[in-house]
Amino acid sequence: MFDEIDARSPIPLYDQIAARIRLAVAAGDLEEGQALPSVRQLAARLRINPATVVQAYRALAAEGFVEMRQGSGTYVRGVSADRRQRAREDQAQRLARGVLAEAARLGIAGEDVARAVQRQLGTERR
Amino acid sequence: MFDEIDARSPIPLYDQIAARIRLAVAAGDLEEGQALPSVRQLAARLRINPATVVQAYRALAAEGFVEMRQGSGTYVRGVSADRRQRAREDQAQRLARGVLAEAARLGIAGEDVARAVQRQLGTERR
DNA sequence: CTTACTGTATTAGCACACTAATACACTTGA
DNA sequence: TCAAGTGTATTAGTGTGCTAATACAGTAAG
Repeated sequence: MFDEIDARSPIPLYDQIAARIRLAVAAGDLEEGQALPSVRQLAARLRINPATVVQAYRALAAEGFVEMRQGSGTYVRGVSADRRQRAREDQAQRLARGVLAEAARLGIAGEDVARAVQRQLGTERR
Repeated sequence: MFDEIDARSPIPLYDQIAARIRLAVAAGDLEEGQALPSVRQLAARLRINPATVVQAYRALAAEGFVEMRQGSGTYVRGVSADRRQRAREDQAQRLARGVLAEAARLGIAGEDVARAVQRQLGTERR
């Protein structure tokens, strides 16, 4: 699950780790109550510093995906399906707001962006 | 036109400057062949370093918005309407690709993003 | 209780992007 | 020709985010 973590990527390590786990939780590969590897275990496995793993776990905890219990471990947090959907929509809204702001900065109409997104979705399925 | 440039903004100065000019060109406020302020003039007016203005102009030149002529000045470049539209669509595609990649990292479906963009566009017109 | 594991907190090193400083080369017009 | 304006190039300073190092504090099981 963590095989594709790459220290030379421009994407921060903690971000890559968090992304992996987010996807695993979203896909149901990690179930409620299940323990994640300890920060030291995962750090050793990836040959990186424990603090970096902590940063990833902390981000996930802030998003409500996991719960960190001092002295015990980090566990997948159960959330109802509709609440999870709600969170996804909020995130999507934030992303949309960001990309539209960026487009405005570049002098590009929101409609052009919307069209481009639709087009990307279309070509992706081929 | 450059009144809203803010050194304390998280957005880089050169980026803010370039954005202003891009919008002015796109809106037709700056016409073909028209000279922009010299790098020193604009730098003095904004109380920043000339090299920062250069960075903004260079970005615009790379995008084909302006042309820099050593010893002479920086001039708005004329581009045909359809070529400009083409450039806008390319930019939009790049933005779409980026936001969808980000969404994937977060475990969010592209459809959710598309819906969020549509919704933003709707609420913006009220 | 003690041991061996958990997460927590603080500090430091490092890289990279942004901005500034300074010297250079070209153009224009008197 | 030359003076005063233009953009060009290289180098240096600065701030911020990422990663690492190290010491601290809680939990759980023998």
